[in-house]
Amino acid sequence: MNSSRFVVGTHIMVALAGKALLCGHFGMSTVVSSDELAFSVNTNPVVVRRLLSLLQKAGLVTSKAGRYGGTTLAASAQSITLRDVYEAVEEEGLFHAHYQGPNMHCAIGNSIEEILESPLSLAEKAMKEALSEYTIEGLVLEIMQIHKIGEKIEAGMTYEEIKQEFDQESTSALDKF
Amino acid sequence: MNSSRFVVGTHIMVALAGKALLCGHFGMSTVVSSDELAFSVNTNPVVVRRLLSLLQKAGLVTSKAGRYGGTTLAASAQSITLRDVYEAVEEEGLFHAHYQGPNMHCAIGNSIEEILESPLSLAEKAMKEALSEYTIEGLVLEIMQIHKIGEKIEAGMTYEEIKQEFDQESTSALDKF
DNA sequence: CACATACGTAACTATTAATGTTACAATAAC
DNA sequence: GTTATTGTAACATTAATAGTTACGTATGTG
Repeated sequence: MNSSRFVVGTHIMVALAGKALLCGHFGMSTVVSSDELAFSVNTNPVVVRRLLSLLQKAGLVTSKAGRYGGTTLAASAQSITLRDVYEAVEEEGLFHAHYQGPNMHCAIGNSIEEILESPLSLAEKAMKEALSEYTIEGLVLEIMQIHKIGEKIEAGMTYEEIKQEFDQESTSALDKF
Repeated sequence: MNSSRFVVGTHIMVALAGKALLCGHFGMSTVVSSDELAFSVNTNPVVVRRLLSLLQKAGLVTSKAGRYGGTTLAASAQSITLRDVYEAVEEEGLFHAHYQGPNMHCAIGNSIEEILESPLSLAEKAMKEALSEYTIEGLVLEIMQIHKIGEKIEAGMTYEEIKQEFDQESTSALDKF
């Protein structure tokens, strides 16, 4: 796995879930545009849309074109695990075989793929099972704790006030959460 | 992981262990050259030597330059697991973070790496633990069973006779096991 | 010692994958 | 009809992998 798609895809999912939780609480729109996501991820909106396309094919998000369009989660953050995100955005097959294939006229070469099948698939399965222990909701709650967002809501702060605290160091006018 | 280094590295280790087991039984040299390994793997000897260099740094094999030089296992095949091979030849860090880094002026961006550290390291650990269940010896025994090499030894066949059975379809004069 | 064989590694090429970017058609709200 | 947004094609850039050639170094054999 040489890509950052899984980490970026997870970032996107957490951002969508965070927006849903916070803006949902204030009765505001929970739709997020690829521009906003690209700002948070620090990349190009097209890169985000490509990932959203994969996440959409996996049924994890719903996107809508046109004015006031954007993306929302297609299921509850509680029901989506890191395994779902991984499988949505990463290629099949964690381990790659020989580029040119082994020499089949060799006792080792003609059996190596057969005997490695089980170890490699079990190792990949173990990794995915570890990822399935983490939900998007769990990650969002961690972030809310780090930034004490629950306390701010309890204290009666408005959405704008909460958001402003993250805008202070930034010069951009884009929405950050 | 976009490389085939782990699969090829394992192929090499199994070939070395197979040579040690079979030639050891007949009192013959158990040293294997990078040319022989490259033949089995179906690649260039330099590619093999680069992998052997990594395996050597990890203490898994011993190489010797000069005439009648080559490589042998540095430990018993029973004591070497696929995890050892994986760690010897693959890069650190199964999961890659954002290329340009997330936007730190964002509530999600500035925490995403922190909250992903635990899930990602646990997933990688789970994968490695699955690999550690398999020894090089176990894989060699599987191959010997597939080719009924134990039975051939029991039946009194010589090394040359056993080897010849794998040479039949091949046109090369190189040693294949 | 001279020779033959093999490792170790640098240097270069070719191929592939990932990311970033520009551009634009299609879509949808207002 | 205007504006904002997705979806995707096309292309450029960068990095990693694998393959190859070349050559210095090491070492057993005669």
